[in-house]
Amino acid sequence: MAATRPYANAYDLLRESGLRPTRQRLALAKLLFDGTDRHVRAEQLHGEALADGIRVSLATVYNTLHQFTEVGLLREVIVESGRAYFDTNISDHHHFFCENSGELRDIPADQLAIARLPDPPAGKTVKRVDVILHLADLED
Amino acid sequence: MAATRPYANAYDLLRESGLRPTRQRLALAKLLFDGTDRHVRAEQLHGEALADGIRVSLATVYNTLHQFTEVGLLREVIVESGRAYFDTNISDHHHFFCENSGELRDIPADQLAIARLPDPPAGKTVKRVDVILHLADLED
DNA sequence: ATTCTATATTAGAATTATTCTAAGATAGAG
DNA sequence: CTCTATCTTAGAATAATTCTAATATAGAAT
Ligand SMILES: [Mn+2]
Ligand SMILES: [Mn+2]
Ligand SMILES: [Zn+2]
Ligand SMILES: [Zn+2]
Repeated sequence: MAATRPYANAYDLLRESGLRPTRQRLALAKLLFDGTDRHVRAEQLHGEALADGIRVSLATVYNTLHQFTEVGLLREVIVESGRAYFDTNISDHHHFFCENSGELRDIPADQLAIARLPDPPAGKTVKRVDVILHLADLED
Repeated sequence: MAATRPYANAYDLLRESGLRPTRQRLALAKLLFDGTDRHVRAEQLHGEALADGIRVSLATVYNTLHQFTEVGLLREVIVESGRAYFDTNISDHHHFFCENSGELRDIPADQLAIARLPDPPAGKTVKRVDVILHLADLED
């Protein structure tokens, strides 16, 4: 189940998502969907792209991350004011957030359960349930 | 149990919290701790202060909100990138967040329970558990 | 293959929320 | 009343993100 033919996978992923497989989107998709679960920030992904010799603007990285999120390839995680993370793990799960390192770490769905979810106010639906466990260093 | 003598209460609150009861802090404390649970943004509180004829800078509002949070009089709630809310309800509870209106609404602790909280990574403690239910309009 | 047009990319400016700086004001201890 | 640590503030600075409007490209149609 290793990621064979990553180019073809990225291409298909985009086509199936209704997004034009442009050079930039293909390159970013290959970086993002390499088979591992990642929590990326825009600036960081941009850096990785440049390091790989891919010429892409930061604006396009932002555009692409949002488009991928809209079509359900990514999920946005909000942990801190002024910081957006994009998560390649779109399955139901939650997060530890370490405020010291800025690192996000998955909590598998089976390790945290919510009992008795309240009803939303009239005329609204619950679109997303975000659980963030904020971590701090354990110092006596 | 109505809020009698709001000035004295604000004064005592600050003294007990180890904060100098300055004119600005007293005024902001009176606006914040009026007995109702509030979810305020800095800019908004600044507007309210100015509307009340209280001369205070936005920088001081930010400083004060953070100081109040540090001493436990407030709690910061993060719901969206680049948006911090300060909550006067410091008891254990969670939130609905309506992405359309930007409104935060309390979910009392007894209406939502978390079962099986995972262990934090070694050397860390869970400092805070944030549960945000993101709401969207219910349109067929 | 060539043309055409909707869609995508981009540099750079703009925006927004927040924090920083460093100079002046004030609380309150002595 | 003095003095000093603490506080407030205007304005600049920062950081993340979005916007603008000019250029480029994908891919459908010829
Ligand atoms: Mn977004
Ligand atoms: Mn803060
Ligand atoms: Zn995740
Ligand atoms: Zn609340």
